[in-house]
Amino acid sequence: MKKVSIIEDTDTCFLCKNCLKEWIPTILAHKKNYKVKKGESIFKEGDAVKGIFFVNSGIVKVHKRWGAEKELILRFASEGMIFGHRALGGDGIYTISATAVQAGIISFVDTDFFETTLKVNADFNYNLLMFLIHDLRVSEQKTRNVAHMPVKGRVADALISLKNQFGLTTDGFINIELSRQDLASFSGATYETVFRVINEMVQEKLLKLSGKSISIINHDKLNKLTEEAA
Amino acid sequence: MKKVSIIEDTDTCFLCKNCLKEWIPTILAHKKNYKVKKGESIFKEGDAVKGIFFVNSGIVKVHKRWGAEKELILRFASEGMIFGHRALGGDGIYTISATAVQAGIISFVDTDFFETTLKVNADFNYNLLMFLIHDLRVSEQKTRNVAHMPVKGRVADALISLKNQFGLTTDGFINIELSRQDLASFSGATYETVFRVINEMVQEKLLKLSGKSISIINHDKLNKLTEEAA
DNA sequence: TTTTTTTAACGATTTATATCATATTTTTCT
DNA sequence: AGAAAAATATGATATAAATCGTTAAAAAAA
Repeated sequence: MKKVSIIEDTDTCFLCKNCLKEWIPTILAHKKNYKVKKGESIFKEGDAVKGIFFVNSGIVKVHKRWGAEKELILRFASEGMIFGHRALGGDGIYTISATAVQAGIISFVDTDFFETTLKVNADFNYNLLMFLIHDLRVSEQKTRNVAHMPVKGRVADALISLKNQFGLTTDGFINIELSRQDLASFSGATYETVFRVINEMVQEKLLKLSGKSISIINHDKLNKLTEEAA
Repeated sequence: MKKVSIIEDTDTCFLCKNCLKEWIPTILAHKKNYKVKKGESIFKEGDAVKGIFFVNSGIVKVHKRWGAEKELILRFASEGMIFGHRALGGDGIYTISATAVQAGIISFVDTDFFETTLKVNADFNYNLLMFLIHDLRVSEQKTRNVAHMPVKGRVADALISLKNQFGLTTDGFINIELSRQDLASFSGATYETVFRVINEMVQEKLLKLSGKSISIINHDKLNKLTEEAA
């Protein structure tokens, strides 16, 4: 993780967007920017919490391990999104990891400065609150899905939410390059099972593949898979 | 759900505790109290959101359905805790249900008043933020557990967290009366599987039963079940 | 109290999904 | 460019946990 100087874009930065105009110079003075490579770790479960991160460009996965092998991707943070904030008010140890899945630039502010920002900017506090409530709803939905929805439904759900977050390329593919292993981890299943399920979906003409890229052909049927018990 | 008048205890109420002293009379003027019976529904997934609830006494389960039969209990709200707040800033429809598992009294304030309270009380806003971050950590932990931890570990985890939240009775049993079905829903598994797993644990002298009540005998071994892959 | 309903107990069977094994292709590194 | 490593593809097998089926016990309602 290499520190870099960039021309700040105060429109995409989560902090700048939500704070008082008068506070922005202070933010810029405190913010550090880092370049991350694909696959590079930003922090790991168990590391000491030093501050809060924001995605400037690229994509970061927020994930959690179980044992040595199994991991679950909780969410992807993309341009403008905050991450690492779940560590606030905790015991100062990350309970999750963050790793770049697409190279980019991330910003960092230390915990003290972040807490000051919260106190000085009531609106930011309120917006962050709403953001967290949304996160919480998504998280609880995911918990339920993993608990009761079959893998096929979870993969369908994962693909739909990836499409919603990252949009489509000009030729209609979901605009994120994700390894099958990451897609499996995001769906909360093993690589092999996800592989099989995706094959089924291609057979059933719900999806189209092109290398790693996936295109949703039959959105309705995919949606139905995420609804009630089959 | 019957409206009742109670003598307000401004120390247990989540709102009163975290707001400015000057704001308390306003809160008391807006707060409505309801008596709920065991098993009574407070709100259901799909209902319109009208406001935010607090537990005055009793225990409320926050749960989510999947299909007709399966449910997952996300958490239990006990004395002083807020619930229903995940609906803020959403589309005005509850994505979860809340049901009393132990009779008690719950308080309610409407959304408008709650949002005003947030704006008027910066500290409350900050405390709620910290509370939500904690909720989020717990929720993500649960998601990972349901995804990768075997049922036995999840039941162990459920029992430990129930013990932490509700404490012990004088004779050492976890101080909550929960149906086996609710324990199963909280663990994210079926009744039968949880039943078998609990039997195993009794055999292995990790637990002791007395009717519905459960006592943890070997806390260390139970804890180990929640750690790495067996 | 008696009846009805709900919750609990527990064995048998099935099924979804993980695990294992191995070949092949693609990416990354030197 | 060539070697090493990682990611992908796919079948066979194992197993955890769900589903089904039935009986028994406890609560709740009449």
